[in-house]
Amino acid sequence: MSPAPEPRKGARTRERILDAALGAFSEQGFNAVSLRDIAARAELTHVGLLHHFPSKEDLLIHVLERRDELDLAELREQTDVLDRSVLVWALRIVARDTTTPGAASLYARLSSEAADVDHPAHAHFVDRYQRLAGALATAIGTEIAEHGPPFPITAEQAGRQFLALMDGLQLQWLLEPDRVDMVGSLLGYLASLGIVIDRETIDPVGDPATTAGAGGERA
Amino acid sequence: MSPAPEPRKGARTRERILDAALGAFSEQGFNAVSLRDIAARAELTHVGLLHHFPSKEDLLIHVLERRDELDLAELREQTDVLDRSVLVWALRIVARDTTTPGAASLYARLSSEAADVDHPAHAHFVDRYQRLAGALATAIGTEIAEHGPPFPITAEQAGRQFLALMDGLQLQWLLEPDRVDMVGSLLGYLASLGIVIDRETIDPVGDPATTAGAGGERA
DNA sequence: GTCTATAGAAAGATAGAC
DNA sequence: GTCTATCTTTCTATAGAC
Repeated sequence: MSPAPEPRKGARTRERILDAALGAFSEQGFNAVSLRDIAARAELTHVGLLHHFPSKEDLLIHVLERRDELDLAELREQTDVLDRSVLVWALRIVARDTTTPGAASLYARLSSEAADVDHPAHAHFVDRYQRLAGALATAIGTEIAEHGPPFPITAEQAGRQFLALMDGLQLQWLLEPDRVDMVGSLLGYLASLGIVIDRETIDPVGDPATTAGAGGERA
Repeated sequence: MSPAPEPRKGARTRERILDAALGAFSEQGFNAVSLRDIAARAELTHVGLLHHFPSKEDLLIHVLERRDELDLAELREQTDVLDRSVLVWALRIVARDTTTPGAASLYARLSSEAADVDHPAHAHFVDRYQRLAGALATAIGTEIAEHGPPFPITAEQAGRQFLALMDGLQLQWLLEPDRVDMVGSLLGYLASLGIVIDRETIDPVGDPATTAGAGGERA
């Protein structure tokens, strides 16, 4: 008879719990954090927490959804031309994470944990990677259409980048094995530096399993 | 009086345990795996396992050391010219992991878990990243010295690469915050595609904390 | 070197009072 | 909506027999 239109106390408690869970998962990972840890941060008992989120998995899903909603809200506030703004937005997310280490490690940890198909956040991360990769490809494609690439880069920078590509591609490949050709992509990156290595040197058999999928047709 | 020169039975059991632990950690991560799981794979009880490795942490350290030893042994078997062989070797490791999903996820999972300074494998991963990044930079530098870069790349490939760089650089930055400039490196990558974005667009304040370190002097 | 038995701590979740 | 109390399971690790 009285569902008040004002934000109730319960909603604020939910927010407090989500903040606490975001911080705890970020610092220690999903498995290592207990409901009691999170509840203590939010200043209630773990039973009180379970009243709002009936299970630990349910809490995780809501933390991830909230985080993506906040990031997407930032994207929509951008007033630049659409395509390039996706790139600017992604870079700003990275820059922001630099100042908040806890939030930054959430995806680094959870996205690797979620490679397991039985992990409660597996579907979330698969979907997220697909949408992000698509948006970035569209934006970069638009840019490339206008001018060709000349560029300077240091060996230090290239080394770090190559290593990051190895780790990042591995994560993508674990989530979507058929859509990522790690070797092909790394060879393409080296080719962009003028370093040409024949694929047969790496993959002597020409294994069809490692040759399939987008993101790695040899250049 | 009789320390036999022949490999004893205990040594073979140790190997069986290390194999089992590698597989289990790879598939489920360090925290999610119990000593009983590993012991069951190695066909003994968890108490028998603790006779060989006095704690779970001790077991993890030995698993990582063994894995790196095997990879380095492969490197030493390569007969190519030294510098380029580092690149070929790294690519072959990636290619091999493609055929053995379990082994591939070990580092994806553990390297993100190990970002925590209190994690038993933290020092191991910090050291590993430093050595790898150095070797790769040397090899790429040698290549670059010979010819300049022209290259083709698809937008799909570039999108996946950019995303992998985001994830991979984040991991490096979590391990060595002072040595990785994520935004700078990503801007450098985009510049290599002919996409020039001013750093001030991303990082309006010119924050010295996000500008420091190698791997990201702006191109 | 491997076992059974068990200690001791902590986890996720439920029952029911207020 | 939040609590205390408790159940059930699972964990790492130890004690001591063989």
